[in-house]
Amino acid sequence: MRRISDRRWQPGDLIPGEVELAEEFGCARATVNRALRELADSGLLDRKRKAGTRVALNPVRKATVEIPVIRKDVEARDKEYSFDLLDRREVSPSTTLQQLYGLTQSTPLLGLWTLHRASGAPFAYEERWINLSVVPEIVEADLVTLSANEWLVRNMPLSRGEFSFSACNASTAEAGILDCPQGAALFVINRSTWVVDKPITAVHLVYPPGYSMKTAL
Amino acid sequence: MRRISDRRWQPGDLIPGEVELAEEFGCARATVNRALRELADSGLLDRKRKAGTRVALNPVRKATVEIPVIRKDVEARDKEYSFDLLDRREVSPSTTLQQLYGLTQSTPLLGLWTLHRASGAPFAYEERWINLSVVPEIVEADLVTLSANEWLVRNMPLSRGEFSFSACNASTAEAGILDCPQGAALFVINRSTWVVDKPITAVHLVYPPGYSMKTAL
DNA sequence: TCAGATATTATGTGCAGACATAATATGAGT
DNA sequence: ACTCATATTATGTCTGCACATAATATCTGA
Repeated sequence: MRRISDRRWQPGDLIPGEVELAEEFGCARATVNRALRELADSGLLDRKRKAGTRVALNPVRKATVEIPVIRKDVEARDKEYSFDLLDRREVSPSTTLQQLYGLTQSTPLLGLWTLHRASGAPFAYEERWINLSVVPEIVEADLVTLSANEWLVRNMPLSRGEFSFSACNASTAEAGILDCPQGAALFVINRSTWVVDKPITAVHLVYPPGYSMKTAL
Repeated sequence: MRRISDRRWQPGDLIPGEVELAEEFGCARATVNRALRELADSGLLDRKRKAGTRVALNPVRKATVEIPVIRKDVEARDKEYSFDLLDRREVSPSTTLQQLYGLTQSTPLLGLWTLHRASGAPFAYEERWINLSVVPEIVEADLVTLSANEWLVRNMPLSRGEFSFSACNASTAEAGILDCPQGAALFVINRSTWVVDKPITAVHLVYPPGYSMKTAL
């Protein structure tokens, strides 16, 4: 790492092989291997069998973002977490949802509209749809004391997910809920999770002006 | 991983020790160790010496976001990348920049205002400040053929960086440049990079409406 | 009963050696 | 000069063993 950062090994350079480095540093090849593997995982090196290991040409491109579990996010800011379940009803998927997740009009969904608060102040507004044909049990759950997110984490097998981050202008409704001017730029996170290939839940999270998601590398 | 995802090992459970798993799977402890270490790195397990390994209670979703190297980002969308250097001049740091990076009013900065295009259409608008007291050579560089970002990657040692993602309303100027309505919600990436503890460059990237940054798992 | 010293134990990290695999380099044959 | 098979080689992965370290459990003595 030091040799990359002080440019003794420049981007694109072929670095010595594992055996050679092991000799130089007086350690086993397994140790060199682990070091190089970790650097490659973090995006600093490119490795190919037989071809050798090269310093990555465009190094800084993978940053790990911690996807906020909202309660933790709020507590990390030393605020008290609470949430209001604004609405909850069974719905049919909108055409948008049908297309995105390959649902039919008859798939029963549980829609939840939640306002998350940090010490009382609006922190994020969440619209969520849960696929009742896969998780029928959740209609029995008391989602007022335990958030839907935590219920799913505790009761559903681990699932693959997709996230997207974007921006949108506050609708009149969102402005009212988040206590901000209509049209204000809101930070948006969309999340979808599947179990195997069955869609479980889609979440649309909207943060009031001023929110920013930070990460370091 | 399968045992976690099908809930045979539930969140909070203490899983068998490495030796035990090694016996069960008929492999060496080092192999089990690597598997468990990788699962712990990805946030699925919590490990503590002597205490043992537990399934993580809140699977901290660590998504790796690929920080867009804009040219790659555009090319990945099958568009042709180009950029216009709208303005370039030496400036003094604004009070905001002074505070953020601990600069004095006399620190010379090179300011660059760039519009990145995808097949001609505005793709992102970039405001960048480069600390000339650290990188004086860059004033000599021809930043019209090679973007400042790529110049820095090629000529500066690897640096640590911070990113933040947020949203803002388009100013009149931004609206004109990005060809969108004034006040439209724009996706914003702020990036700062340091070498050791000297600030090198600060970048403010603004994407027109519709842009979203995606990531999986 | 309790504090402090000691033993135990699961993970953390390391070593040396082995075979697997993919990509390249080489050489034979046309 | 070109194609195809073969040899080489760097990384990928694994085994089996060893010691380090931190956290817990146990024991000892007042």
